[in-house]
Amino acid sequence: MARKTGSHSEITGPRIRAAALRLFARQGYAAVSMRQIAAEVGVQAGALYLYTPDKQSLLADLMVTHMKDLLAAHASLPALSDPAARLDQFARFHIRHHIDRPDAVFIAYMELRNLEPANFAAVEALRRRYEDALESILRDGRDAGQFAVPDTKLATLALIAMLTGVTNWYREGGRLSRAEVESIYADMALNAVRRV
Amino acid sequence: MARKTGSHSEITGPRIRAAALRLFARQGYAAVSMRQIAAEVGVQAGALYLYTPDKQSLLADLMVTHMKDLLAAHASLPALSDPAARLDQFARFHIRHHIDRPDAVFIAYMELRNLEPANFAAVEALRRRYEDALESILRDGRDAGQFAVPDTKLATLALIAMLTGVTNWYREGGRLSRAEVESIYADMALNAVRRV
DNA sequence: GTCTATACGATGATAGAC
DNA sequence: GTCTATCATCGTATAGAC
Repeated sequence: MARKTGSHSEITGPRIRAAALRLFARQGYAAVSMRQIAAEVGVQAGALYLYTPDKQSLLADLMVTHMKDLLAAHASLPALSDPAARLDQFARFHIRHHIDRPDAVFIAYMELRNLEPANFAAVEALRRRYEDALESILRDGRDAGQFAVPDTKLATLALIAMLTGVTNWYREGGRLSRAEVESIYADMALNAVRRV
Repeated sequence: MARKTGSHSEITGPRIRAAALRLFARQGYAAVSMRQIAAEVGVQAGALYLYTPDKQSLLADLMVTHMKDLLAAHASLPALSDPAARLDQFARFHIRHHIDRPDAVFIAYMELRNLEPANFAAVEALRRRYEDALESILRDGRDAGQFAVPDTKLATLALIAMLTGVTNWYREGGRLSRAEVESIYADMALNAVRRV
C-alpha cells in the first residue's frame, strides 16, 4: 500500500469514502453518481478508480467497515454477568454508537438490497453476529427467570429495531440530552422483556 | 408479439402503480427505470406518461395513498377508553396492517428522501397525524397513572420503530403465526411503557 | 496521482403515426 | 391508447497525456 512521496493517496482515499458515505446516506446509493462523489472530493471522476475497483465495492467497503466497527466496539465492553445489567449495557451502547454514526447506520440498514450477493452475504453474517450477542442476553435472562420472552429471536429483532430507530429523529443539541435518550431507551428495552 | 391496440385505461393505471410499488420496494426508486416498469406491465415506456406526469408523481402517489390508507384503516377501529386497551389495539392494528403491505411500508419509510419538497411535506404531515394518534394514547395513559413515560414523543417513535420492524423479518408461513406475532409485539409494547 | 477525452449504453421524457 | 422513433443528458468505466 506504500506510495511514492508526493502522493495524496493517504488523504484522498479516506476523503472519497467520507464523501460517498455522506452522499449515499442523503440520496441513496443508486441516486449518487461517481461524478458527484468526485466533485465532492475535488477530483475528476476517473481518479476515483485509483481507490476503488468500482462503485459497488465502495458501498460494500463502507458497510463492512461499519459492521466491523460495531462488533469491535461491542466486544470491548466490560463483561457483566447479570442479564438485566447486560441488557442495560447493550441498549446504552447501541444508542450511543448509533447516535454517533447516523450516516453509516442509515446505509447499513438501507442499502442491503443494492449489494451484490457475495457482499450481501458478508454484511449479513456480520449483522447476525451482532444480533446473536443480544439474543444470548435474552436467552440467559429468560433461563434465569428474569425475562419473559416467548421468542428470543423475535424479541431480539424488536429491541434492535426500537433502539436503532433513535437515528430517525435524534439531532445533536435537541430537546433531550444524549444521556437522557440513552436512559429512556434502556429502560424501555428492559421493561419490554422483564418478567412482570 | 403482435401490435396491441384498444383502450385499457381502467386496467393499465392500477397495474402501473402495482408494478412501480413492487419494483421500487425491491430495488429502490432511483434504481428503477420507467422502461422497467413499462416492461412489467407489458406496455412501452412512453405509454406510462398517459397515467402519470412523471416518475416523481408516481412515487408521491404511492406514498400518499399508503399513508391515507393507514389513517383510514386506523380511524375505523372501534373506540376504546382504557389506555392499556387502546395501546394493545393500536399495536395489534399496526402489526396487522404492516404485515399485509410490506412493499408499501418499505417505500414509505425508505423513499422519503427521494421526494421533492412539496411531496415530502405532504407525506410527513400524514405520518405525523398517525404518530399523534399513538402519542395521545401514551399521554392519556401517563395522566391516568398507568404508564411511566418520561417523554411521550420519544416513546411514540420508539414504539412505532419497534412495531414497524416486523416487516424486516416476517414472512408468510414462517415459524410464528400472525396471531402469535401480533400478541408478542403488543405485549412488548405495553410492557415497555407500563408503570412497574 | 490526477487530468482530459472518450466509449458506449441507459435514462426520462416527447412527437407523431396508427 | 399504444406504438415506434428520437432527443438530450447522464451513467460507469477506461486510455493515455503529463
